[in-house]
Amino acid sequence: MKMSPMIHSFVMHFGEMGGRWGVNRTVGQLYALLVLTNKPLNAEDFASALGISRGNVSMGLKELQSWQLIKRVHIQGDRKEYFSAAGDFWDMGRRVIEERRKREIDPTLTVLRDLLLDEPVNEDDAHAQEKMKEIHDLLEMVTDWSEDLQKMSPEKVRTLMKLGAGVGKVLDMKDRLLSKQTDEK
Amino acid sequence: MKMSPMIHSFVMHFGEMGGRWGVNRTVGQLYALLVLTNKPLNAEDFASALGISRGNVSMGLKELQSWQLIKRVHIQGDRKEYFSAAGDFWDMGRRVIEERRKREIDPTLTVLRDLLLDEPVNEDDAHAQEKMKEIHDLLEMVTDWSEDLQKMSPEKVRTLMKLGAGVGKVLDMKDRLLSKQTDEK
DNA sequence: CTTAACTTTCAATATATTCTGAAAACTCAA
DNA sequence: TTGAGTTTTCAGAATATATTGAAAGTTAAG
Repeated sequence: MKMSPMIHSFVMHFGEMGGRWGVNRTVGQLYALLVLTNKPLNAEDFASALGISRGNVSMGLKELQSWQLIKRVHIQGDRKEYFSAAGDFWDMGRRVIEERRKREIDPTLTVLRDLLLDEPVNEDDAHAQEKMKEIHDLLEMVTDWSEDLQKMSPEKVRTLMKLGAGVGKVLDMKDRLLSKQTDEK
Repeated sequence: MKMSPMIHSFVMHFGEMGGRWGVNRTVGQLYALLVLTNKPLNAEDFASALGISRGNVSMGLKELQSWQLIKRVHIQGDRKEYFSAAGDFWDMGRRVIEERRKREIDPTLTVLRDLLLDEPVNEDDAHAQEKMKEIHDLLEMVTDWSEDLQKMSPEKVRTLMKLGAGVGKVLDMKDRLLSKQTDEK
C-alpha cells in the first residue's frame, strides 16, 4: 500500500508528535493512517505503507488496543485481522486525557497521600509537608474535575468550551439572578 | 547537602514522573527539591543532594528557567547563584499546560492548516481531508479554551473546577432564568 | 589587569527506548 | 491431525536521550 503525499505528510507528522503524547512514533503513525483511511487495514497494509517491520506493527496495534483507540474488524472470506478507528476524535481526546491522568497524576497522588501520613522529623520536613499538601490538593481537584468532565455529554463539554472565559460571567450572573430571586421572596 | 528521607522519597518520585511530563528525570528532581526546600539553593547544593554532576545541574536549571518555573536569587556576600521556585503550584500548572500546548498541539494545528489548503487528488484524499478538518476543529477549540482559562483568575478557575459537572446545571439555569426575564418584558 | 570562584558548554560515554526479523504460537480449512 | 497463513514474542541491533567531566567562558573582587 502506498500513501498519497497528503496522507503521508500527516502520518509522518503525527508519528513525530506521538513521542510527545506518550506513545512512540510507530503508534502515532499507525493511528493517523487508520483514521485518515476510509476502510479497515490489516497488518500487512500498515507495514508496507509505513515501511516498518511486521513485528513492530503488531506491538503498535497492541498498544492502540490497550488505549481502546482502535477495534478489530473481520472481513468476509479473509483470514487476516483488520482494524479500524474506534469512536471519533472526541472519544480519542477523552481516552488520552484519562490515560495520561492515570500515568501522570495518579501515581503522584498515591505517593503524596503516603508521605502526608508520616511524621515530620524537623522543621524542614514540616515545611516540605505543607508544600506537599498544596500539591496534593491541587492534583486532587484537577483529578476530580477531569472525572466530572468525562461524565458530561460531548455537547455539554462543547458548549462549555465554546463559552470559554464567558463561563466566569455566567457564574456571576447566576449569583446575581439567584440573589434577586431571594430578595423578591 | 543531604535530604531527609521524606524529601528524598518525593524528589525521587517526582524525578521519575518528570519523564512522563515531558522533562527528564534530573529536571523533575531539581524542581521537586527546590519546591520542598524553604530556602534558595545553589548549583552545588543540587549536585550534592541529588548526586549528579555539576554540568547536569546547569542544564537542568537552564531548562527550568525556560519553563519559567524557577528564578535566580542573589544572596548578599555570596558569589554563587541561588534559585528558588517562581510562583505557586497554580502558576506551575498554568505554565505546564501552556508549554505542553505549544509543543503538543500547535505544531499539529500548523500542519493541518497547510494540508487543508491543498487540493485532494482523489476520493481517498478527500476523505482524509474531511477527517483532518475534524481534528483541526477539535484542536482549535481546545486551544482557544485553554487560552481562555489562562486568562481567568485562579479563583474563578477554582470555582469552576469545584463546580465540576454541576456547571452543566448552571448553564441550563442561566437559559431558564434568562428566558423568564425575557418573557416578563 | 589578574586571578580565583563560579557557570556553561559540548564531545564522549552511559543509559534507555525503539525496531527488526526470525522463531514460536496460534487458527482454521481440509 | 496436518499445514499454510497469519499473528505474537523477544533477543539482539539500531537509534535516541541523558549524563558526565574537562575545558572554555564569565564575573567580580583585589
